[in-house]
Amino acid sequence: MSNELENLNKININSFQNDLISWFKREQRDLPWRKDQDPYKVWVSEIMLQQTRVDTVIPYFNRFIEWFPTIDDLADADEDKILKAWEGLGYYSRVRNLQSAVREVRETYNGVVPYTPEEISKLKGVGPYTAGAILSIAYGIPEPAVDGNVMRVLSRILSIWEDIARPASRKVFEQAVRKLICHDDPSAFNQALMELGALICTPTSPACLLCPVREHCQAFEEGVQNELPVKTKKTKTRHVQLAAALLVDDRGRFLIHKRPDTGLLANLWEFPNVEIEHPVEGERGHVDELFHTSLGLKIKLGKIIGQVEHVFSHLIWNIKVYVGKINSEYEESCDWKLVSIKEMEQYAFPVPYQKMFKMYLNQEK
DNA sequence: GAGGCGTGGGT
DNA sequence: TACCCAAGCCT
Repeated sequence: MSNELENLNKININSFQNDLISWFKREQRDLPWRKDQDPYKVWVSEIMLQQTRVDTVIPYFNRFIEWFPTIDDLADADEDKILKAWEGLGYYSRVRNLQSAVREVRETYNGVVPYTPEEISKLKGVGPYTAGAILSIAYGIPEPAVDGNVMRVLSRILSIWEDIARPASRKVFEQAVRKLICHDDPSAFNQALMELGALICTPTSPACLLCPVREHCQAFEEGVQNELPVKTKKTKTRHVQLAAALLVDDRGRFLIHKRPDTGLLANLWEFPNVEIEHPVEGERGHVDELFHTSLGLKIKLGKIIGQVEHVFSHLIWNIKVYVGKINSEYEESCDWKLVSIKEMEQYAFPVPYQKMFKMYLNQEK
């Protein structure tokens, strides 16, 4: 590991810290989670920002803090409501883990977000990055907060040719941060590295001529800034064929179903659907049969009104959208409900089912 | 360590 | 179009 960091010796650490932090204080974006250092709000923002763009997060963050201003408010909230607050953000286990963790903070830490690496890392959904981010930003503790930005920025500055796709590589960059971090302002230092990665030291075509730490950058000096970071890994996406139905009763209510509490889109709501294991041309009676055997729904499906394609990070759904009628006497349960369009607003639906419903509303016209 | 887990934007 | 990417974590 020390070998990867040989270029650390070439950096004037004080000068680097000063150039980086003064740029950050001058140029940092005005973001809602930067208005104060409330550990709870910092925490919420860091969870939302995992694998998610700043512009996407901003409105979600504001509404989330409005709905759940404190740890107590979030701890006491209904799960359907926290999922509704997260609807459209993706990676829904984040918010369920967050609620579980704030309950833990209330019970075990008297409502105070823990401020040691050991304790904070025990919280559900708080991994090495988030732990360092909260500790440094909310508490001013000099811990590394190594995310994708930091690995990219430091791989260039220190000319580190480690493959950042390997989980083990993160430790190399944590060691680098431990050497470089400014103990007078760990919060500004960590945020500055990420801000630099977001605004200047971007994945493609970095704006080196605008970079406040260009003179410290090994990759720029060697002209290899476009070759770094090294990142392998390819995407493999599986295709899944689904048939889903908008089943409406004579009072205009739709049948919806709650997904299982683990796995993909856990505990979100959906329209009744089945996976078509072996797609067969023109076999729509087969779909009726699957609705019966898999879902216990004895109904005759109507026409197909269209198809919805949705691309996840690891798989692709293609949904054939059916319409149909259902008896008003249908017996509801905790997982199956008949709801009006207005009532539907209380339930969190993943984007593919939102697309599906919009398609239905459009063809009604 | 590898793969599951969302979504929208950029090129 | 078909990738790649964005303030990761869990199993």
